[in-house]
Amino acid sequence: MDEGATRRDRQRAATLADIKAVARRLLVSGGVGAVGLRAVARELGLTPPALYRYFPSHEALVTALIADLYDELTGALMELQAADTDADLGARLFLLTNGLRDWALAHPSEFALLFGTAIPNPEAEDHADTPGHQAAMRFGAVFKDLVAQIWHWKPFPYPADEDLGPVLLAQLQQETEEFQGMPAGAIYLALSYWVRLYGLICMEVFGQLHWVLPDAGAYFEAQLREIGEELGLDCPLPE
Amino acid sequence: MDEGATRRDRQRAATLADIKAVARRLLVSGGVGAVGLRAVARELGLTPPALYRYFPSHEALVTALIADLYDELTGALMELQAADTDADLGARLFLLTNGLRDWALAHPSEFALLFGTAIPNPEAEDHADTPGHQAAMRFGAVFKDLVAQIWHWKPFPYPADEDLGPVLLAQLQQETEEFQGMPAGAIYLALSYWVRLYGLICMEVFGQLHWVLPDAGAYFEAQLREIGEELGLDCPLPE
DNA sequence: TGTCTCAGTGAACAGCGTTAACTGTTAACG
DNA sequence: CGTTAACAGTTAACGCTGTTCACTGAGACA
Repeated sequence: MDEGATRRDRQRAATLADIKAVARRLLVSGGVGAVGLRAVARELGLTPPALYRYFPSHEALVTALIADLYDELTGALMELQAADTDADLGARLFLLTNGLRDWALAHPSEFALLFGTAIPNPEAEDHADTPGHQAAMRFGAVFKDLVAQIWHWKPFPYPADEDLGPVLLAQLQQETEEFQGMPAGAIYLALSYWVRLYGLICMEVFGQLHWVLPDAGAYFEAQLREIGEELGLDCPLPE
Repeated sequence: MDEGATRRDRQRAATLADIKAVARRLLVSGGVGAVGLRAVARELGLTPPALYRYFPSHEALVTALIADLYDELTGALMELQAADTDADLGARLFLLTNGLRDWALAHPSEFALLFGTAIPNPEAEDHADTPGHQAAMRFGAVFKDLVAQIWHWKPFPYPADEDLGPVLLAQLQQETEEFQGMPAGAIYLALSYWVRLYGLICMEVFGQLHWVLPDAGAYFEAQLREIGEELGLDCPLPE
């Protein structure tokens, strides 16, 4: 087993996994601020400079952690929708959105790292092919694919091109390929639903909602039902 | 002038204002991470321990900055809606929401500090009367009052109690006083509109939107128009 | 005038990310 | 097989951070 990999390669991979595991544990227990080179090294019984054989900087470690977390989240969602096969697409939408919320609530620190404050630097355009970005795209594709599947399965009513305005229309039409041929109005709706889900989950996880809604679960369910109705789905109530 | 205040009190107030001004400048130019005790002291020509006469800790400084920023944002919005008097309430809603978005885009670092990742500690219940929290409540009251005014001016259609489900209904009814007597269904709608605006602005400021919408302005306007229609407002298109 | 309060200083501590020079083990090549 | 090069890891150090303590000097008040 592990042919082609020398002994040292294997131990290197193991140490690398250990580092990321410890970083993950620190993230969970103390937030992003707790993930430090020295802290990781301390728990591994290593000296801080040793970690520079695995990551060129502290930021690189965190970035790798982000990429891993994106993949973990994506994997959890794919596993979820693979679990109950032959579910109709409406049920699958509920499954995935609820799954995302559950993951976010169960892993607030990780969610914060992935979806929280990340001010973009104006120059940008350079980090388009970083592994973290690619992992984020893979995550986004899960929902993008689902909504496209729903669309091709049972097209839902959508605003006409004239109602969108020329500027918005042009931008949305540029995404029609990414959304497997959906018209601009349908993409507009999909985007608005995603924004609602994102805002909802963010506010709940970050505690900006529970001063008005102590338990946001019921509210989330109601919003999901509303979205399902607008999409013309059967709204299968779990519970 | 400044009677009752001794010379020392006045200079203390001035220094305190200087500290916060420098902290603000550092925040703008370099994000939250750039706001450090030593950095502030350095730019003020002071030694780091001197700042401990004004703030008990670094965190206290940042907290005070947050409170100030909330008040500044609230003030900017109130000023905005005081500027064009006798505007009808529909126009005022557009004015305020656009004002919030403009402020967020013009001050991304400040917006991130106020509305970005702030994981709540589980025990909680203790920071309910911190100045930052109170300032946040004052900010929230701006929109809460506006939506209540709109409601009492021209009640909009809202979901019936039976459609909300018992759990959600109970939580919403507990807020009926905060919302000046609005029924649960109307509060539900107001909340959902707020979540949409919050999610939209967050995603735009944090750059999670411009990989699909390079210019989210048109999208924001469309969403606003949609909300206005659902509220039965005249949708006065600015521009 | 004398005392007391308090803004501010200098020195120091612990912790952080990071670099440089060095040591020993392991893989690779003639 | 023996030599050499690559590499994981260490020690020591630099500059940075928030924070504490003992101390100084000047304004406030009796």
